[in-house]
This record gives sequence, C-alpha cells and structure tokens, in this order.
Amino acid sequence: MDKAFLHQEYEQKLYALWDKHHTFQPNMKNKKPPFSILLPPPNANASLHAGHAMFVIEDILIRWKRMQGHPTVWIPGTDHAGYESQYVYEKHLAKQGKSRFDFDRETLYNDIYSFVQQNSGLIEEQLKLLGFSLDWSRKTFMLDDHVVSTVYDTFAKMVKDGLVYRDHYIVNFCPKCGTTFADLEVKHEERKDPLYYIKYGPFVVATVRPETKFRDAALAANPKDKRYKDWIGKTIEVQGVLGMVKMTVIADEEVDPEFGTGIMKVTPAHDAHDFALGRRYNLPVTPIIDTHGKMDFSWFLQSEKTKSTEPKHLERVQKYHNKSVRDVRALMVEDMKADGLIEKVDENYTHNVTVCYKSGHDIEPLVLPNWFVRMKPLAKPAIEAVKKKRIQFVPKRFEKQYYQWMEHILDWPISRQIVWGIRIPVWYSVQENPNIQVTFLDSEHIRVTGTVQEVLNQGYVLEEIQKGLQSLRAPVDATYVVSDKAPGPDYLPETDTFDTWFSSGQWPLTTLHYPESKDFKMFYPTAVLDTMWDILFFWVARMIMFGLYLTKDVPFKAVYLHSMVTDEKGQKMSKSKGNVINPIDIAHEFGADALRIALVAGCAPENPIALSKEKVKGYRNFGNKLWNIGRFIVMMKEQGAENSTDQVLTKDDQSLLTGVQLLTKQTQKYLDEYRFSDAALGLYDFVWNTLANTYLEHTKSREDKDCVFSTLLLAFTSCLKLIHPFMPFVTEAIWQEFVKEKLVDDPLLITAAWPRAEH
RNA sequence: GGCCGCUUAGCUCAGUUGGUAGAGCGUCCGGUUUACAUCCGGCAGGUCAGGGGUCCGAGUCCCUUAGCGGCCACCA
Repeated sequence: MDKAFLHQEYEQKLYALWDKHHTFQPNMKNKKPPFSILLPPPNANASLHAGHAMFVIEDILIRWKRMQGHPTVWIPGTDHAGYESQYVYEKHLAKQGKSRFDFDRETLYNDIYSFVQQNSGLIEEQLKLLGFSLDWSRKTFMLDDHVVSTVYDTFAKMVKDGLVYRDHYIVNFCPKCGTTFADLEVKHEERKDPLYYIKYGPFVVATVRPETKFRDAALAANPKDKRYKDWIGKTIEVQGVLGMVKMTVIADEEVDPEFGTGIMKVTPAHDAHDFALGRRYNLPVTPIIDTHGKMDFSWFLQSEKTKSTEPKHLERVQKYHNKSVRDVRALMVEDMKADGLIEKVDENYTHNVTVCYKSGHDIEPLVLPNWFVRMKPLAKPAIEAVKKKRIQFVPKRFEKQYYQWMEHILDWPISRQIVWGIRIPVWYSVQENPNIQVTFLDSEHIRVTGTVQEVLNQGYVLEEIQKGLQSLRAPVDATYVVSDKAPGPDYLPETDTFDTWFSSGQWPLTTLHYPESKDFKMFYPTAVLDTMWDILFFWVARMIMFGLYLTKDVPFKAVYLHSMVTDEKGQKMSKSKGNVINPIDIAHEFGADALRIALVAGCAPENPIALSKEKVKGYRNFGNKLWNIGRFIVMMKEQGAENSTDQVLTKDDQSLLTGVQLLTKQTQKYLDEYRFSDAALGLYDFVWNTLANTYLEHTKSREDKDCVFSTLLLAFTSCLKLIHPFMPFVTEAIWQEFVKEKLVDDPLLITAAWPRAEH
C-alpha cells in the first residue's frame, strides 16, 4: 500500500468496478421496503457546478439504504430546460448573424435538438467523477418519447376534467425573449423614474407610464375620497395629446387616496391592477403595445378617427407609431409639455419595475390569449397531503412557506411562445377558425403574417403554411382538438410549448414509466426528494400536485431542502466576484471523497454551505487517515498477527467495541433524521480521536497482538461501512486491499451489509 | 407591506427534550528516524448581538430592540 491515498489512481477504477457488478441497479429480490430517489435533472447541456455537487446527500442516502439491503435505486436524467437552452442557442445564432425568425418552427426545433445533443453528456461524466451511484440504465431525458407521451396524456386528462382553459389574461411578457412568463419567473428591480402629474380635464393624475394613456378606459378614485365623490359615475371630456377623449369616473376601494392625487387612470390592457379593475367594471381591454414592445397605433390609423383628427394630432400618431415604449414616452412628454398638459414631474420617485429574470428586459404586462391551468382544485389535496403528514418537509420551516404559497395560489399560465419544448398537443380547424393569426415562411423563405383566411385568399395553401409555420395565435374562443397528431387535413397545430415546469412537474411519473411499469409499482412514491429551496414552488409543489392528481398518491414521502453552496465567507458564488469554486477542480485536487464530506460536515440545513479549499483539504487528510489505519492493519497482518474471535478482551478493547456500537446507533439515528452533518462529524471524531489517537496509540506497546488486531479489524471495518456513504472511494479502496489480504469476506464494500447496532 | 431565518472563540460554524460552553481552520509552544508531517501532544482565546422575563437553573423557552439574510406580494 502506498504511503498516502492517491485518489487519482483509484476513483475511476472503483467506479468501473461498481458498475461492472451492476451495484447501481436495485436488487429487486430483496424483501425490505424499496427505497428510491430521483435526481433533480440538470440541464442536458450544462456542466457541473457546486450546486450539483450537493446531490451527494442523495448518494449518501442511497448507499446507506443499499447497504441495509433495501431494493434501492437512484434515477438520473436531464432536462431540456426550455427557454434557457433556446436562449443559449439564440446567442449562438446571433454570432452567425441570424435569429430565430429566419427559421420555421420545425427546423428551429431540430437545430436546437442537435445543438443540445452536441453539448450533452458532459454532466453525466462529471456526476460519475463524484462517485454518484446512479442507475444509468434508467436515465431519462425530458424530451424522450415516453415522457412526452405522458405529458400529452396528462394534458388531455386535464382538458377533459375542465382544469385547462384558454383566456385573455394579463401576463408577464418579455419582448426580448418573445414569451410569456409566470409570476414566479419575473423579478422586481427598484428604479428611479419620473412620476408625471398629468392634467386630465378637471383632475390631475400621477403616472410613470404616460404612454399607456392613449388607451385609458376610465378614471378611478376611492369611494370615500371626498375630493372626487361628486364625480363618480360621471363622464367627462378630457383634452389629450391626440385631442378630446371621453372618460368615466368609477369608484373602487382599492384606490389609495394617499398616492399621487388620489385619482388614477385605468389601462386594463397594460397593467395587472388595472386589468383586475377592468374585469370588475366591464371596461374594454384595448391594447396599444405589441409583443415586440412597440407602440401599435393601427387601431387608430385604420379607423374613421383619422378623418376627424386635427393634422397636428395625426402627425403625432404617425410619429409614435411602431416606436418603442421608451422612445414614445419621451416624445409624448415633450408634446404634453408643449400643450401645457403636465402639471409637474417628480424626478425622485422610486418604484419597483418588473423585469425578466432571464434577460433582464422590462416585462410588458400584455393581454394575450394563453393556456391556463386551474390551480385551486390541484392545490387543495396537495395542502391536505402535507397537513396529514403524508409528506414531511426538512427543515420544517419550509412547510409554512409551502402553505402560504399554496393557499394563495393563482391559475398557472402554462403556454410559452418558444419552440424548444414540448408542444401543446392541440390542433385548430382552419375552417372553423378562419381568424387564427399565423406567421410563416413561404416557399420563397419570405415571412408572411395574417389571419388564415387572409393568407389562404392570397393563394397560399395550407401545406405551405404548416411547413413554414413560425407561430400561430388562436382567438381564445377558438375550437380545438387535443391530439398529438393532426386530426385531419385542414388543421394547423398550436405552436406554443408547455412551461418547462409542466413537464418536469411530472418527473416522478415519467422517470418511473407511469402508469403500468414494474418500476412505477415498485418505487412510487419515491422516498425523498432533495433539492435546493429555490425551486420549492417551481418544481416541488408542482410535482406534489401532479402526483396527487394522477395517482392519488404523493410522489415522495419527504422533501429535503438543502441550502446554497457559497464561498468560505458565505457569499454567493458568482463570476463577477471571482469566487466560483469548480467542484471538478476540487475533486481533482483533493479527491471526490474530500469534496463530498466537506459539503456535508459542519453544515446546518438552514444555513448556506460554505466551501473552501482549506476545508476540503482537511477532509482529504481524513481520507488519508483512514487509508493509513488500513495500512497499519495490513502491516500488522504481515507481521504475523492473526484474526480470531476467541480473545480475552481488555478494557480498552471492550470500550472501543462499545464505542463502535454507539457510533453505529448514532449514525443510524442521524441519517434517519437527515442530520448529515452530525453523522459525518461523529464518524470523523470517532475514527480520528477514539480509534486512532487513543486506542491505536495505547495498543502499540501491548504484547497480545492478535487481540489488538482482531479488535481493531472489527472496529475499523465497521467504521469503513459507516463512512462509505460519505467517502465511497477511499473506503472501497481500503476494502479491496482487505479483500486481497483475506481480511474481509464481502467482495465489495458498496454492497456489504450495514453494521447492526445491538440494542 | 406580510412571513421566515440568522447574530456563539481571530475565521467558518456545531450545540434538537433548559443541567458546569464545543469542532475544524488559524495563532503560539513543544514533539516524532516505520500507519499517517496529508502526523502527534499542548497553550491561549467566548459577559453565547443588546435589554427584559419565566425557571432552582437559559446559548437553549417567552417578549423586545438593533444589524444581516431569505421568501412572498407589490398600488398607478
């Protein structure tokens, strides 16, 4: 044996050894209850980061249960990562001077597919480097046929059950990404913007978004506000930038009399709050901003209004038309100033602006037809399940957050206007829905937009439209057929795809081949779901809802939410701070074992997981300590010591063996309670202090070598078993040395029996 | 604005039925020619954020103040 444990020489060989003996696959013949975990799927084209290394928690549980003799499986997979991947691909296109608009839907999808395939596979190798005992024979990709087919079935069931509806609804639309986002996917940025006080007939109204003024549907004041009491219900004439407009004053409790002047303009098409007001008072929804974030005045330019409008105002409309929101705001503020319509401007107004968390672009609240899922009926059983303790949250405090969110859940917009994803399996008859808007590339590769009726009249045939189809927008009341394939010759497909979380929310079902497979029957519900707390709502809550909806059973019995891996000071790792630690580099330098236990030991589940080279180095030393104890035992054997159970134990021997008993019990208890740090620290302390520094040093002078040898061998092999889930490589490496020396019977530590604690 | 955490040795943090303050790293002193210098022995270092309360007894339970962090909702 070498003087030190040289991890580089063992890790890959040992992983191959485990693999060769199929130890990662469950032993279905075991009679104990099955134990299963699903790996939260990393992006298919991602590379491993410190967060992924936290999956070590899952490997610890898996290795532990496997040694205990449960049929155990840990299933890996990768996610297509919806717009994340499309975003990366579009950047790649941009480098070639192209954009997504140069391709039809199908071509773009296939190109992204190849792109993702090219960049995938890396993460699998990296997960292996860390020693994760995943069953690769069961790996799943989010766009595998059987996954897509389950997602289709679920959608069809939801449609049948009345849980899916289409509606015009105000959604977060990112003009840069070209898609809708759920509320969870946007963030808020504090910003200082001018607050304009605009004259509105007899009133003054405060707003940061004067450009939406063109489509105001009403004015609103608080019913208790004396200043405006007499005006409620009255219609007034207002001088605007484009001439006179009529406006009715409504009253609503939600208007804050303290803000601005206490009276607000209502623009249902471009503000979530105003949209709600509009619904309550039946106000018309009249958009003026399009999906590119540009001001669209076609409603004006194509109407009779142009005839009765003063030339000055008409010029303004032409000036504003098709310009960006920001530009128009500046232009119209100038015009309003010229007309004397601005009373004052508060330049120091700070407020929160909604921005896209992917691109950082300002979110435009737009009213668009979208697919929604009714969440209340799904949330109810999901709340019940946790209340009845069918699912346990660790740490417990997340339960509160869960209830809080689930009890106030809003309907979920599931449609995304991107190509890279699972297409919503819906088809529209063009005969029944001539008003469907389509954009497609014709056979000459020219981009054509219009209603189906219009383009058919222009001489295009349906086949050409479908072949070059980029996007389709059906009116909310369009008739549709749910089907994965075209139900007939005159149908066009929906082009929206599902929100990523719609498919990943069904991960426990799809990975286990719900509903008929042996795996599903054996391993559902899974034992525990471990992930970082930041996707509790995105993912965990959705899996619970889908699981209960489809199977009436929870998808997992426990949720373990680990923290974020940070640098040694508890600072979030980021490229700009330059404090990013690449786990693969660390594993390379100090060994995967050292990294693994360093991520677990000394970390409370509530706190950030501080990782530093120094800490990893400390645990590398621990691995080496184990190695040298093993080496010491082998040397004793070479010097003639013999192992036999027939020994007269001294007090030291007995106390060591009692210590191992206690340690076994303690480790068992800690693992049962998800207290990984306590388990790891307890093992570390026992081996280093009790076994090595105390027992081993005391016995060096003893004459009864056989007794020492036997005791030490028994105690140490038990410790190796207990430590194996945390540090699989060094423990297995030592075990293999022991196998060579015929000191142990089990050929592999990974499948050796877990020590029994006597009671 | 609503909710949830955190504040313990120089640094990073444990401390889960309330019972004499702990670990790792670092500092300093000393040691070791065969298990390991990726080692061993030892010293120093904390009024457990501030204040109040319950209790025979509080780092631990309750109230409160301050600082830091997180989640949710975001009113023009």
